[in-house]
Amino acid sequence: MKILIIEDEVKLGKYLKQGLDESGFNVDLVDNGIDGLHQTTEMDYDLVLLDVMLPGMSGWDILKRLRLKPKYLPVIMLTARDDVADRVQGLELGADDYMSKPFSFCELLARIHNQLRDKGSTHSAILTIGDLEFNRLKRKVKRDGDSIDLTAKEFALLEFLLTRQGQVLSKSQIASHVWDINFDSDTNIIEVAIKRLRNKIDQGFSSPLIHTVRGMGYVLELRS
Amino acid sequence: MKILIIEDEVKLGKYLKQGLDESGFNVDLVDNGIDGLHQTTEMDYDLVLLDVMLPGMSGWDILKRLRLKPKYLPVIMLTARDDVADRVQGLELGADDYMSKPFSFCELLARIHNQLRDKGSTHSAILTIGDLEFNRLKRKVKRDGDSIDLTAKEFALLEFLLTRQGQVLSKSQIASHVWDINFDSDTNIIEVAIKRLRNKIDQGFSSPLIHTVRGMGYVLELRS
DNA sequence: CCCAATCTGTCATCAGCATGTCATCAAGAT
DNA sequence: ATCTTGATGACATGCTGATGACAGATTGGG
Repeated sequence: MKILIIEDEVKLGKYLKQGLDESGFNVDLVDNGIDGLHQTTEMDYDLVLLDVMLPGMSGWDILKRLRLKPKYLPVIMLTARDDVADRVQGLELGADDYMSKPFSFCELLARIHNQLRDKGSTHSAILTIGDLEFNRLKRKVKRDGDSIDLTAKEFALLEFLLTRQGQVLSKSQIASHVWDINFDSDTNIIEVAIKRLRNKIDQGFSSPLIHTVRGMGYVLELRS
Repeated sequence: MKILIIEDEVKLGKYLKQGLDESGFNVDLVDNGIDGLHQTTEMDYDLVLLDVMLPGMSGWDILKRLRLKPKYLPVIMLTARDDVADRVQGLELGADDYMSKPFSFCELLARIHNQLRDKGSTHSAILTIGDLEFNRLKRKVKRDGDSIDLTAKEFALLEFLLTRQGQVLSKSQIASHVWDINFDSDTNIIEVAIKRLRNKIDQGFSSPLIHTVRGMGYVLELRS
């Protein structure tokens, strides 16, 4: 679940990023509109948090540009004060929601979940495949009823595989969604991470869920 | 335990907020119906205190709107005089209880506890996990029969963990619920608070209840 | 109103683990 | 058979959380 934050106040930006990271999102932070727009063309985000007051290109300009693109991207605007005129303008330009600073993190989370809730089954709290159960809210994983402890990276990787089960995912796709890196063939971190995940979820089961597709990547699926 | 107060008399509102804060609730205060309704959609409250006489949108209108929502939220109405017609109308519209001004704070507390007591396990007066017993009304905690003294913050933290037992809670979530702060990575207050709570409830027991989930947060649960 | 005790948050330091690197091995593809 | 791609185990290290000491704030008693 990738989120882009476009916010020039460094401290607020970092705070938001950290909080959302901890809440299980994959967050990128940029401090100006140009980079922000650029990022949305480079990466596949699920949501944008957009500050209205930005140096250079204003939040409104960015929102307009975003709405010209073919893919619809939910946008939550952040504004310094609770100005009704701002709110109206934002909604007219196609913002999906609106937060007035200062706001509680809790409220922000609620609004983000609100936006993402309707995006289909892949956003529901519990994902399953076979006898594997993955609870996003509780951040817990069970296989065949036994609960399994995963680290943060393992959890993010499994979530990515699970929301795209049956699809073969290339290492580049995995790298960009789970690690936020341009996949670099010098590293074998993905193989290592897959191995560690397999040790925890496929170890000792006759029918593994993670399958290697040589030359292409990995798939999570049931095979009989 | 989050309460929303919708009250336009500033002095009364502040008084109520302070009193309930001191009684261990987490209280938000708004002075008009629009903001009030808005808040209920954004945050997850356990109860609403609603003034009947409000500028703009009346308390009745707000109550009607609240009752159209899927989630049931207990509402206690506050009214200026003890008017039987008012009371009947309130109960017909779905208010759960009713206070006539002036009222004693003590009575209000009793009615709030009354509402929260019956609302299912997370709202019952006594919460338990393993041999830990947590009494909301008496504000007492026991483990294995021995009573434990907790400070206000420790109590609030334990309550939050307990009402979400089994769920991994990020530091941002904990910060916004228990401290009402924008979680700032410069502080390690949460680690410190967890440590102090552990000293009191997990000290000397072979099976701890509070568990660290590295990179994600903390969980309260029984582990075999 | 003042003093003492306790609560609450800050800070510096420490320990342990998660994550990434690397070298080597195994297995498919051609 | 050889080359390429992925698997695997060992290792290094940086980061996260734990911890103890300290200080300001708050509370309660005299």
